[in-house]
Amino acid sequence: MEEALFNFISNYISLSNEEKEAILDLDIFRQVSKGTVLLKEGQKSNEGYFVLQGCIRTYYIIEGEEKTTAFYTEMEGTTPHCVLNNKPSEYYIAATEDSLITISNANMEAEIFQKFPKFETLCRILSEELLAKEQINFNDFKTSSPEKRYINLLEKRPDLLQRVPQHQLASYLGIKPQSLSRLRTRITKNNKS
Amino acid sequence: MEEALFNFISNYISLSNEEKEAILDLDIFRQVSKGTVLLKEGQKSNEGYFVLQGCIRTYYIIEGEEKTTAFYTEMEGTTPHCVLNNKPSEYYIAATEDSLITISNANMEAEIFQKFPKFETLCRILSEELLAKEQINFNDFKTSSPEKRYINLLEKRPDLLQRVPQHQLASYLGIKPQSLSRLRTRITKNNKS
DNA sequence: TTCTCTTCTTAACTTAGGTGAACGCTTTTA
DNA sequence: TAAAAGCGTTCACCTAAGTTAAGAAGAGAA
Repeated sequence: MEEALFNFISNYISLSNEEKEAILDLDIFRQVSKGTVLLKEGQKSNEGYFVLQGCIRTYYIIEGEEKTTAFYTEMEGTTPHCVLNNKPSEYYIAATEDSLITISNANMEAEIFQKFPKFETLCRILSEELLAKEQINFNDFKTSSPEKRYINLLEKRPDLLQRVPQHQLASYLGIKPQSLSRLRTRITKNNKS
Repeated sequence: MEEALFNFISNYISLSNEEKEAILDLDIFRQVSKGTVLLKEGQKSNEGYFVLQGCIRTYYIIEGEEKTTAFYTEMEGTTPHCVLNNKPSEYYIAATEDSLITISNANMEAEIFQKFPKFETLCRILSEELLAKEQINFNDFKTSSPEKRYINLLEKRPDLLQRVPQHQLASYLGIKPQSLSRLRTRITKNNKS
């Protein structure tokens, strides 16, 4: 399974065996089961998460309602905001499936950047790339109606529709579960007629 | 004016005079006047923009309509998506005010990272920070109604309401200009009664 | 099994944003 | 200077999402 990570990294930089060892030595691989909460609102943390297998999500609880804002699946990951600003987290992170993830932390990063500057290059590229993706996602969201967003999702991440509960998907699309349900019947009816 | 940039950078790393010189030698400072289009849809580019004074925005033209998705003001900046994926740009970037900005390019970056690895650290930190901010913005947007978004904007970036045309603000909030206008009168009426 | 909790769906009603059109006002352009 | 274009606002009507409530299906626990 660690191979998946090295494969992913090899898209960006090449790793010597020594460097691979250094990563394995960090002991960052964790198996988490469905429903496990990795980060809670109000909690401070300096951990970053990267999904090798499975799915995790971030969500807020606003006026008693869960609002899912992101899903991370294979070869995706996130460093929570609270790690960067060192304030209590405003949101939760939990596994929506049994998952294999890496959990890294800020100190460990500093150390390895020193030993292998190459890793800093990797992290810079990854976060620039992520930033660009995030901006495109945001742009798409802003410039689309809920219905278009759903259709977009059908095209771009069809797996999510299968592996994730509808009510989580709904808030991810910025609407209520009832509206998502209605929207889906509206679309299938129109396609038939 | 260059001082503003060095001040900003000093929040993250300290620069020697030699390093400051290296930046100045890059000759990246540009004065652009209101309306100047920096990047067009369909165009390839490897330039990044950073605002020292003024305001630039990114916008799409979708079915003949401008959709503004971001504003960048003092000490904010962006590397367009097309620079990172090396494909034609999907959106425009233009100055909404007479502005003083830096225009850097990818080659120049590679060169300076080599000479001064410190700059790569700076760029990694900046883009991680930006990514986190972008995610928070996205989360706020997803979990709010247009009205709440407007009220949020009133609190967080009141300057924008003053310096930017209403119709650009409207699409930035994900609604039509007419709706923004209605929404504003609704809010002020409710506050009075 | 039975009970409970969660998830998803449907329905009726309300509300807010979209649409198309019109009107002043300002800015640009001819 | 006159005409045109752009911008912000208002209105009436339409449409889709929010709200509240109810019920069916499935999962998990006692």
